[in-house]
Amino acid sequence: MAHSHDIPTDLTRNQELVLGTLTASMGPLSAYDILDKLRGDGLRAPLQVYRALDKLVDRGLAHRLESLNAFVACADMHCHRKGLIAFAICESCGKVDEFADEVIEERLGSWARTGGFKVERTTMEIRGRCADCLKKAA
Amino acid sequence: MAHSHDIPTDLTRNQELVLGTLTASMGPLSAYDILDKLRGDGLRAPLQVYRALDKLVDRGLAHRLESLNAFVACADMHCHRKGLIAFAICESCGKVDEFADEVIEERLGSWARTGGFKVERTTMEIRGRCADCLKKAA
DNA sequence: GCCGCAAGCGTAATAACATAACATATCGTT
DNA sequence: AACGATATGTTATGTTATTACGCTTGCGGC
Repeated sequence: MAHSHDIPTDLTRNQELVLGTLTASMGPLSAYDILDKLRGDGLRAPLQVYRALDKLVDRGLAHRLESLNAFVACADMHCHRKGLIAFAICESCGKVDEFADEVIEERLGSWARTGGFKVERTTMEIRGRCADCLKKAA
Repeated sequence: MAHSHDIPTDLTRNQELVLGTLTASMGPLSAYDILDKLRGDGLRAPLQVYRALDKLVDRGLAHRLESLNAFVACADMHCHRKGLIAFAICESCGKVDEFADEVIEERLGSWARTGGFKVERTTMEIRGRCADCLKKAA
């Protein structure tokens, strides 16, 4: 039976390498961070990473964090949703928390309907401090 | 009496130039776009623009659009709020609409409280097509 | 089989976005 | 006048992302 951490089997070699790197990482990685970690596997050029990332993001296996110019593996392997996902990014430890909220999504949809705006993609990123880091700082 | 289009008088020359450029522009501008428009006024280096932008963003007179690596003048000159602002960005014409939504803000706050996350800053950017462009395309 | 197409890959070069480091200048306060 | 804080100008550099080009691989139709 399939469970939430299955990795799709139809990824290309580069896509697999990139997704593996993201999954193994504690926090978000830039494309160049990923490249550096994969030099040993034969990757040499940024484009090899960017191309893999494009596909992974398309398929919902990874997300791009716009405010960081960085990427994370999708935390919820069975979700792969196209809907709105919000990210909470800790400025201390870099940890990223991911959540979906139907209320916000609906609210947004209603704003869009009112103005005749057709929503194609939404990014929502919250910067701050996670509970762990607040505790440590106290 | 003050009204919504007053420009603060305590801006430095560079800040004034940059804000003026943003205000005059139809859509978002990158720092380098701004620089190019201000060469005639004596600006020469990216840093001159970035420094001005930092201050303007701090004061709420301009906003940074993370998903575009670009900047816009604040649409609502008397708002200058620190709270959550959402941006709707038209992929066709580049127009940016700015709105604040308390429901979303509260919903987000409640999610954060639950997880013990301390929110410092939130960016929300909606990509899609504006009503005008949808009409033209039809 | 083999043709043709679509998707993927590799490489080099370059474009676009952003900051570090350092020196100088301007202004309000004591 | 001396000081600190803030702003400025300049050069160099660092970081992120794309363009352009050509080769390879997998796959369906003939």
